[in-house]
Amino acid sequence: MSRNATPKEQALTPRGAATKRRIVEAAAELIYAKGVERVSLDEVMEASSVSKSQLYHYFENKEALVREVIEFQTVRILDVHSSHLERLDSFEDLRAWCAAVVAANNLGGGVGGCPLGSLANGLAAQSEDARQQLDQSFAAWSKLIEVGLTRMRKSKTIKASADPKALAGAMLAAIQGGLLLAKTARSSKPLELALDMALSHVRYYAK
Amino acid sequence: MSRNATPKEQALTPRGAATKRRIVEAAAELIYAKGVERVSLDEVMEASSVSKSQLYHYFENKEALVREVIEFQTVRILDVHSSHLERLDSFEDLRAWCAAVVAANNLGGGVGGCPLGSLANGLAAQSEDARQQLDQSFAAWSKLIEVGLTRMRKSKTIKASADPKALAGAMLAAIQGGLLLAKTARSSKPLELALDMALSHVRYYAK
DNA sequence: TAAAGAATGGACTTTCAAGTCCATTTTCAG
DNA sequence: CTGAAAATGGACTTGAAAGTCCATTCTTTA
Repeated sequence: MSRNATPKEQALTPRGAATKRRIVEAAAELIYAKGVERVSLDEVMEASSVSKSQLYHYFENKEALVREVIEFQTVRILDVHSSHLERLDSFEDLRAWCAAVVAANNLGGGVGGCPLGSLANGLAAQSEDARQQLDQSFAAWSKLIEVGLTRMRKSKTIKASADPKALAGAMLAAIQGGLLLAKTARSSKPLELALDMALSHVRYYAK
Repeated sequence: MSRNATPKEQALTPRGAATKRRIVEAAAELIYAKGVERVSLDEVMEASSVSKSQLYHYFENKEALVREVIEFQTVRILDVHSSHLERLDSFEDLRAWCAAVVAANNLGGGVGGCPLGSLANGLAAQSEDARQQLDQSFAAWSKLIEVGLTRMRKSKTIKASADPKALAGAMLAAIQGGLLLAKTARSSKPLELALDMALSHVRYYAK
């Protein structure tokens, strides 16, 4: 899940690394706000105070930049959710995590949705490479949930018959669907409904 | 949910109406396959065997065309699901409907996802008009499910404590999230997991 | 059947975005 | 301190896409 997009196997000085990071962050923010196809490199240049040659110095092309944006968002999201899921071991933990997801969605006014979800929607049918990359991002995210649920199963919070992998996949779908509808409705209500369903689904396996 | 996009309150002859419809259908298909932003009017012209002046004769601009595409897809989807949901009155009916959703997804090779979901993802943050239109489409879709669930409640298949509206919203989220993940994974598995969860959630209210 | 209005053809303009190129400045190792 | 490599500036090219314009051809109806 890590790749160097700089043409010649990089040799970045600290300054260069900082510039590159600045570009990726600016691009990530713009893409999150407007969607991949609606962000031009000129805008990225503007937002990151960088010249066109710098862009092409650090990234082979727009696709390479997008690749790093996906990587960036993946790391960010896995990081955020890790902090909630790493110690997951009770229904209350699970509930708290879902509440945090809703709260995070409310911060941006319910706008925006999931950075990875939007990227997936815009790129899955367009670029096979991006599709696979995003598929792996989702897989990693799902795995994070799965590990938490497996812990709950080991500690007898949920039955042995529960399938953590399947449950995790369903929960992720609930998150994605909920976020998409929330973004469309400009209300976090759909997300809440979806997560309530997911919670109740896990609770069904309570021991 | 119906609007005329032709500038001067139209006066379409049968031929004109046919041409217009041809344009909308071609645009819908292209947009479904490639995403709104990646479809140019030139492609639509090509696909529908129409000249540029015809496009601008029937639609004020691209946005107006997209508006009609949304309308078109909404009607199509509501129509498809109506046939399953109109007589919904048992868990078996519900299960059959979900199976049909999965089957439909498999037909396109699991590619594509939901036409409305993709549109929503690409337009919600971009055009307030489109966002509202899509929000209404989702609301109508959800309502369709809700009506079915209400029927199940009336016939005592599910408890009176069940909230059809909330359940419908959650189910729609499951569909959307499942389709997005399925499209990214090129597998209908995530959709199946999501729908199993949704079914189990409703079944929880079995009487 | 002869306007009038609908339908169509397609060239043209304008704008914008991706990507190329070369010159200049900065940094760092020997 | 000096040359090489990294970093940066920004003009330029090319192509594509939205939208404009005007001429021409059908269709309908009075």
